[in-house]
Amino acid sequence: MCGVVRGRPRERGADMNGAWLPVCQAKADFFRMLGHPVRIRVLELLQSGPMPVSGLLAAIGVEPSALSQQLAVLRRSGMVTATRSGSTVVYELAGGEVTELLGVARRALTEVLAGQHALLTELRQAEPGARPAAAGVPAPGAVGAVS
Amino acid sequence: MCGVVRGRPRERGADMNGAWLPVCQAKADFFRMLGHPVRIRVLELLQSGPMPVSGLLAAIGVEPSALSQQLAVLRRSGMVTATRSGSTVVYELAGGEVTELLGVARRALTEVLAGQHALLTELRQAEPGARPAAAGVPAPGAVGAVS
DNA sequence: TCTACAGTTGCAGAATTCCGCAATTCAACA
DNA sequence: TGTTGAATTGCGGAATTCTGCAACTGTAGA
Repeated sequence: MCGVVRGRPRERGADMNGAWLPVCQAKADFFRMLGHPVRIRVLELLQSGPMPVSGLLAAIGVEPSALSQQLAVLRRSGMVTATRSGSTVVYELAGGEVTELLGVARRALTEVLAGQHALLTELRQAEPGARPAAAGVPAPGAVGAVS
Repeated sequence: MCGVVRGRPRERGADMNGAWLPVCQAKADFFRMLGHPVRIRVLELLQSGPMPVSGLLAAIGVEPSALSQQLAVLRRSGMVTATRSGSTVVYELAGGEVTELLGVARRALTEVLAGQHALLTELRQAEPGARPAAAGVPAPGAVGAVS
């Protein structure tokens, strides 16, 4: 896991660009590691302190194996640490920066969603017969674009 | 795009847990949108101001269609906006929170990598014959840098 | 008008991720 | 010792993502 770009980096063409690939690859892997609702939820729950797997299981409500899979991802990435206490395993956040990151991400997401909502309202006003957001946001790409 | 969990949300089991799924799903989609080195690089480049596609193309050095694909993802997600000026298209960041998010992510990543590096050093000391970063640790580029 | 260029989109193939079930490990208890 | 419960891991199948090439749209210039 966490391999290179995908198939072949294919650095043909100009390589006068700096060595941004390793760094951005690491950042992308980091964000991708956060790209799962169960993993996000686990990190949020762990912000209030250590918690056993049974607690996470009860709070999240997914199949044990699924939770364990996601916990393994977080563990391998060094986001959480696991400690065995008898027959239960207790997880806790490995670093304090995660909390800050999640907070900032929440703000950024709020802003993006607000922008999308404003855009949606605008679209709805411009087109009276439009349906009210069928599922998700209907691709606001081509709106602010192409003067 | 931006679909639900993966196959089926499969909300079997107890649903006495709050409605964390939609929120965490949105957050996960947000992070997943950032989970590609080219997209990260584009956002970083756009932090210093608007830039035409040709500039991004020269700075990143990937195939035009590949860049366009990733730009389309960022556009659909509302992270960037595109403006057509003659025959060139200029991209710019849609919101200012993105810069802050990337900064915090850099710090969190630095911490995680530092933790991994410490662990690596510890492992290397414990096992003299071990090769540096055999497996488990993604072995990113620089350790203390991350820029 | 025709050509050249900038940028985007469509499409098959390959790699990755995720889910659900079954099998396994480890500790506690009878 | 055998068993039960907690948690993890392995594996097949399905859905998604990414890449590279080809085709397309729109604008500037001959």
